[in-house]
Amino acid sequence: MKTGNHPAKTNAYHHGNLRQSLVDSAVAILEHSGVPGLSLRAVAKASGVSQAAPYSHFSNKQSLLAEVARVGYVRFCERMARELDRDDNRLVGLGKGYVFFALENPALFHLMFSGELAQLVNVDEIDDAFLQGYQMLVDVIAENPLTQFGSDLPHLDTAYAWSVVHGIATLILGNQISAKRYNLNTDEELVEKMLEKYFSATEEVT
Amino acid sequence: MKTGNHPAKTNAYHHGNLRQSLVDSAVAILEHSGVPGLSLRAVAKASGVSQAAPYSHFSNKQSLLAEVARVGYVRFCERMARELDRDDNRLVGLGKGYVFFALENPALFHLMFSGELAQLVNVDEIDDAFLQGYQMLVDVIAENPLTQFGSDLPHLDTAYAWSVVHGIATLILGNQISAKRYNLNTDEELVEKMLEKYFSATEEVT
DNA sequence: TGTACATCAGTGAACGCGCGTTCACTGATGTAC
DNA sequence: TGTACATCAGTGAACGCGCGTTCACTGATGTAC
Repeated sequence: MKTGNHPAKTNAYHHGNLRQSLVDSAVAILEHSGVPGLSLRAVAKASGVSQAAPYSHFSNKQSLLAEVARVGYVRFCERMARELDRDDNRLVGLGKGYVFFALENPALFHLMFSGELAQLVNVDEIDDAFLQGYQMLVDVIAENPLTQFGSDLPHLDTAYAWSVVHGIATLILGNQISAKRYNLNTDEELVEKMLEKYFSATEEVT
Repeated sequence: MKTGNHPAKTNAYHHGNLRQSLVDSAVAILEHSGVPGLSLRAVAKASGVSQAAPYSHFSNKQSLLAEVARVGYVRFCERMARELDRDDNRLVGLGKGYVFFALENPALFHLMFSGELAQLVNVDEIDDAFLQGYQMLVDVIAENPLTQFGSDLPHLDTAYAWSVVHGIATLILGNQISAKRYNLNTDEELVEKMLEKYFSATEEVT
């Protein structure tokens, strides 16, 4: 269960890297059991410490959740950045990164975007991490001012492109659309097909 | 708290219409307190009966939730149908109905589409109610085979149009996009502006 | 190098709480006569 | 119209459980001398 980025002497009374381990455990439990299964006690147990140990690193459950969400946004940006330059069309690449992250981390994605956490926690660090992802989308949209979306209202185009990728991601996660339904092999294939078709129209049209 | 569709003699030992009242209470609690606040005990209390009373009408909590979701789909279809013929462009109208329902019933919408319920419950009635909504979308898309989305793959166009409206709805609910951010007065205005712009392109282009 | 000590991460028992569900029961209702 | 009775919707106490959080504590660690 230990990630062992630090020395982390095993079998020690002091864990050595408990804070990081708790966050990792929380993410793992979140993906395995969803929000209902994500209790502080389960997180502590998964990290091999007593139920009270997390309180040495987080003031309460919410602040652990806030850190989980922050880490989520960081990984989210990394995932998009990784896909961004693989594709000829950077907008398509960004979209793939967006949706692939959601498919790979469904519960984390949901925690980050559902707005439930935002009602409970208000941490500037989360806002920063979130805005970094938003800025990537804005920038890539701005690169293509002659997009098919209509360049007169670029802000609205950003919202639109965002809605498309977010909609695809959440509908696949909710099993409302799926590769199976469209006679494709994998959801990744479905995502690529949709994004390439609807986000590349510029080149065909102009 | 009683909806009183039936006689529902007040102050009676027997409630008279408890089943319906429980569903209504559940929806109300869901919107007020979210899924975490939706306990059977709270539902019973809101309907003015003892904590064990719901078991006369539902075998357990899940089957009450299933009925809540089913009612959600019915109202969802009604809401879309209501908006469908108001608009010149039926696709725009359908989209408005879709998103407006989400804005008016955020928690119910989330319960219906998150897929969490589907893992717990497997009731054909829910599938039927859901498919009815899906069919509306399919039909309206089919009405416009020359849509800007590209008519060669109508199934994919359906998924795309669905993704757009679903993405707009969930991003507004998660407060990621909002009227405020785009200098508009209400979220409804934002929705109309987006749908009219991106779902009406056919007429401008052709 | 060796010892005394302050620090504080982690322990384990305990708290009060709300939850889903069960159970024997009670009493309003509708029906048979 | 009046009475006896079966039905079953709703009661209220109780169950076992997992939860977040607290508290006095313990013991590994690093530092001062």
